[in-house]
Amino acid sequence: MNAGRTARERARAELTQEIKDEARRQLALSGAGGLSLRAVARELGMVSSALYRYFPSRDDLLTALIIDAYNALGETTEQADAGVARLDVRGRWLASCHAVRAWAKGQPHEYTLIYGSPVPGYQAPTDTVAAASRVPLVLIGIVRDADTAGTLSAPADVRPLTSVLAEQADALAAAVAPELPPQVLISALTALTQIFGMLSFELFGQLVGSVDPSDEFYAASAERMADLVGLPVSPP
Amino acid sequence: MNAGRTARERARAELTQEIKDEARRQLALSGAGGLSLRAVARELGMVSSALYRYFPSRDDLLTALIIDAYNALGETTEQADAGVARLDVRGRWLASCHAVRAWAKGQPHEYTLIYGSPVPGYQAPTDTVAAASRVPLVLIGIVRDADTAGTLSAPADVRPLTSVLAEQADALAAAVAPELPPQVLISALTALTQIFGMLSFELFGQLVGSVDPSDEFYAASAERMADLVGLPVSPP
DNA sequence: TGTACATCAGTGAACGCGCGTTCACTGATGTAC
DNA sequence: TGTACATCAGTGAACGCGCGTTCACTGATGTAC
Repeated sequence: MNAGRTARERARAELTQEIKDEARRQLALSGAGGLSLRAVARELGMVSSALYRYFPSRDDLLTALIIDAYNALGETTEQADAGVARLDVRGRWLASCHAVRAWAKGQPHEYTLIYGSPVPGYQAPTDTVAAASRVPLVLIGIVRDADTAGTLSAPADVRPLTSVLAEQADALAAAVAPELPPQVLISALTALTQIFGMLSFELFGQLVGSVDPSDEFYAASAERMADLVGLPVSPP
Repeated sequence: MNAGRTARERARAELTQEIKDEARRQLALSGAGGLSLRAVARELGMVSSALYRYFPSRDDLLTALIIDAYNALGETTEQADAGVARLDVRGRWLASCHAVRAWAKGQPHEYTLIYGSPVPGYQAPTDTVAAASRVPLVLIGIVRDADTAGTLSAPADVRPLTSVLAEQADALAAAVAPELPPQVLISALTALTQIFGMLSFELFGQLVGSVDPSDEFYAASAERMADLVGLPVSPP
C-alpha cells in the first residue's frame, strides 16, 4: 500500500500546508516584510523552533508562498482562457483579464506579495520564474492563436520599433513565440503592464477618488488593450 | 531682524530636515515598513527619545516623507512640462512622462514609498491628496490645452462609455477639467496607469528577462499613450 | 510476529538582537520687564 | 543693559514587547532482520 510510510509523511504534508495557510493569513496583517515564524508557530500551537523541520528559514517560507501565489494566479487564468471557444480570441482575452482581476481582488495580499514592492532584504530565487510566466504566456498564446488564424489586425498607427527595442523584441520572440511579429509582442507587453498597472493602482488605493469602484474602468481598458494588440471584435 | 528667534528655530528646521534625509536613506535598506526611529536617531548621534521633539510618532515621520516624495515628483514633472513650448502638446506630454521616470529611477525607494504596496498598519492621512494630484494634473492640463487649441483628435475606435464609468468620468471632469469630454479623461487615466504600471514593473523587477533595460520600451509606450489620448504629432 | 536500531518531529531554553514610546530630568536659549 | 522666568531640546533609564535561529533533548514512528 502507498499509505505505508504515510502516518509520518502524510502528517508532514498536511502540516506544511497548514503552515503556509497560516502564513498567508498573516500576510494580511503585517505584510511580507513582517511575516513572523514565531507568530505562525504560535497560531498553530507549536513552538517556533519546530517550524525549522519544515522550512529551513523564514525566506524559504516566503519563497514557497510566492511560488504558490504565482501558480494559483496562473492556473486560474489558464482555466478562464480554456473555458472559451478557441477561435473566439477576444473572448479568451477578456476572460483571462477578468480572471486575473478576480483573483487579485480575492486575495489582495497574495497579489501584493508577487506584484507589490519587493520585500527588503529578500532575494527571490530563480525558481519563481516559471510560475511567474504563466499569465504572460496565456495572453501571448491568445495573440499567437489569432495570428495563426490570420485574424490579427495590424493597427494603422503602429510605429516602427527603435533599434534596441527591436532587438529585445526579437530575443523575446525567439524565446516565447517565434512566429509573432515583434511589434505585436511589444503591444502585448504594453497590454500586460496596463493590466497590472490598473490592478496595483486599484488595490494600493491610488484610484480612490477617481474611478472607484473600478470594475467598468478595468473592463473598458481590457477591451481597449485587446484593440491595441489587434484582436478581432467578434468570433468568426 | 527675522533671524531674531533663529538660533532655536533655524536649528529646529535644519534638524527636521536632517531627520527626514536620514530616514530617506534608510528606506533603501529596510523599506517603509522597517523604518526605525531608533536607527535614525542612532545615525544622527542623538538619543531616540529626542526625535519626539520633531515628530510625534513614527507614522508622522512616514507621512512627512510621503508628502515630500509626492511634492518632489510633482515639482520635477511640472518643471519638465513648463520647459516646453505651450503649443507643443506632444512634446510637453513626452517631457512630463520622461521626467516621471527619471525621478523614479533616481530615487527608487521614494517611488516605492508612494506607488508601492501600502505599509501594513499605516493609514495615510488625507493631507497627501493634494501632493499626490500634481502629476495627474500636469498630464490632464496638457490634454486640456490640446483640446482648447482644437488639436486633440478623437481616435476612430473609441467605444461609448458604459453607464457607471460615464458617471464617474463626469464627476471627475466636474472636479478637474469641466470642458474635457469624459472619454478623453478616461483615456488620460488609462495612460496614467500605463505609465506607473511600467515603472512599477521596471523598478520591482518584473521586466527582467523581457525588455530590460526598458528605456526604449518606456519611450515607445509614452508615444503610444500620447496617441491614445489623441495628442497631435507635431507642433503646429 | 517480535525485537533492535535508526530516523524524524517536536520541545524548551537560550543567545543576541531589535523596536516605539513615556517620563522625570538638566541645561541652554529666548522673552518681558 | 540686566535680571527673573518661561520655553524648549536633548538625556538616559525604563517598560514591555517583538524577532530569527541554534542546540541538546525526549519520545514517537518507521525499518531491517
